[in-house]
Amino acid sequence: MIVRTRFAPSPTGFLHIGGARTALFSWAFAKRHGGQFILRIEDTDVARSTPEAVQAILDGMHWLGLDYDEGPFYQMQRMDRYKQVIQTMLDAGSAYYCYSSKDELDALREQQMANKQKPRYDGKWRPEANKVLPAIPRDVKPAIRFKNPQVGVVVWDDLVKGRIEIANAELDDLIIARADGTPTYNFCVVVDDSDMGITQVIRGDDHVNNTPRQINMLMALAEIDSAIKVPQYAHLSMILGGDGQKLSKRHGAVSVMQYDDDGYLPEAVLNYLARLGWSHGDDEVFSMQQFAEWFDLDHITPSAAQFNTEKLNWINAHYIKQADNTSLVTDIGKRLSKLNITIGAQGNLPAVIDLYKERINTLNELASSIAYFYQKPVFDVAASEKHLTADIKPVLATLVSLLAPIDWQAELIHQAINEVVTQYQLKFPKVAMPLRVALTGIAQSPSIDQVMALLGKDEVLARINFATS
RNA sequence: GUCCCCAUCGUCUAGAGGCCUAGGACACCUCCCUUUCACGGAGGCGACCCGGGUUCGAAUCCCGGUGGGGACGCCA
Repeated sequence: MIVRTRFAPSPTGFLHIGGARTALFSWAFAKRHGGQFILRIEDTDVARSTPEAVQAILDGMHWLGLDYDEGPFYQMQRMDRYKQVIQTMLDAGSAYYCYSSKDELDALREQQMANKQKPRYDGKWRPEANKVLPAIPRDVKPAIRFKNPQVGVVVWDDLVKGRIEIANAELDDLIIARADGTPTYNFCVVVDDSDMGITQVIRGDDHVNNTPRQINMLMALAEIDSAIKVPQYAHLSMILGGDGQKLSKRHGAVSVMQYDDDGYLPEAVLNYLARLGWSHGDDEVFSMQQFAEWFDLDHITPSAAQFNTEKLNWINAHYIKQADNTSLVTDIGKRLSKLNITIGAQGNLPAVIDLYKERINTLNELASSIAYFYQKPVFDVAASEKHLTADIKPVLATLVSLLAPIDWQAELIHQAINEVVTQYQLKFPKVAMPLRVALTGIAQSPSIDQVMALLGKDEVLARINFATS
């Protein structure tokens, strides 16, 4: 049987890190087994779904490079199909009309909570063999409920968590269609997963409690149509924030696109996410191609994982070091212009990037740390006071006179500095540090002669003169 | 409250009864490299939630605690 997995977000917000990992694992599972990965947008909550959120999800998937073989399908476009299935369930007696009003249900729930009971539908309108149903109220539009079995248990072998067993007595008759006729989540999922031939449902473990209901519906549907099968389920534990707290809109949850803004490479985010809750021995760094070859559900941790920015930074730094300069140039150019820095006609950006790419964790850090090449340095007060002292100024003035006539190459620049060092009988850093501050504004930079070579003679001399004046 | 899930260094994890004196990675610390800061290299610190049981032998299996999380909507 061909493997078919799906990612089924509801478009009520951006694609966050947890959703991205769920999508990644579903994607990888399909790839690993030569199957298909399907994107389905679960937009039946009309009040909360927005086209912007749909676009945000699509953008996030695209940025990460999670390509889907089918879709996006939209549940709102499948209404006719849902209604058709509901009718067959009504006809078969596995669903029924419920005339309990919302207020009535709310009161019931409140009372049950007050009595410290598990809130559930009381079965008032559930048809039974020898039961007389109440008179149908005229002013209430009925919802439709699924007639869930009341005895026995639902068991499935979760591909991540192992065998899970839930008693039907714990379940109640869930609403599958609202009073206005629109079908609800648990029902749509069942119809879609079945219609789309999903073989493995890989999703967040907040759905564990929905699974027995979905299996029951699937089994009821299978009685009507024997071709319908129950898929396998794999429930992924959640991702916690760096502080160990649950990620929520109020607390730390951000769009995956935020990582783009913050200067992370998609391959770094992907690689990081792949290792969050999944392992392949001691392997830490691997391509998505490698991941797709290795991925399995057996090595997923069932426990929740805490997000760790430091490790993301480390892996991002790794991918930046690996990145080829041509693609970095385009990216860094954009980030520089966001900082209002124009690089003009200077063709040295690839070389400048090369000088810095092993020193930073994010592309934003890269952009901001090379800013001084393209605009006047911003002087760090402490560094200036420490290094640009009065006694060093004549030394730098001598250096200027030595630099002025030479051919502008790192090697010759280095020679010139050495000459000054010898002439004044100083240690190399004694000259290099003030020079560094004069040119970059701060006390840390790559090899100073290389910085000077890339900065250009005119600029170097002007900056030294400015700093010593 | 009821049901469900989870539990190895600070963090991500390896671990399928002896390979475990518990391995790797991030972070942290020390040293080396060095022209400052990084990068890189070499070391170091650091964990099996608790209690029973099964077994010759338990991080691993079972039971019970404890702690954490999730679900209980005419949301998804």
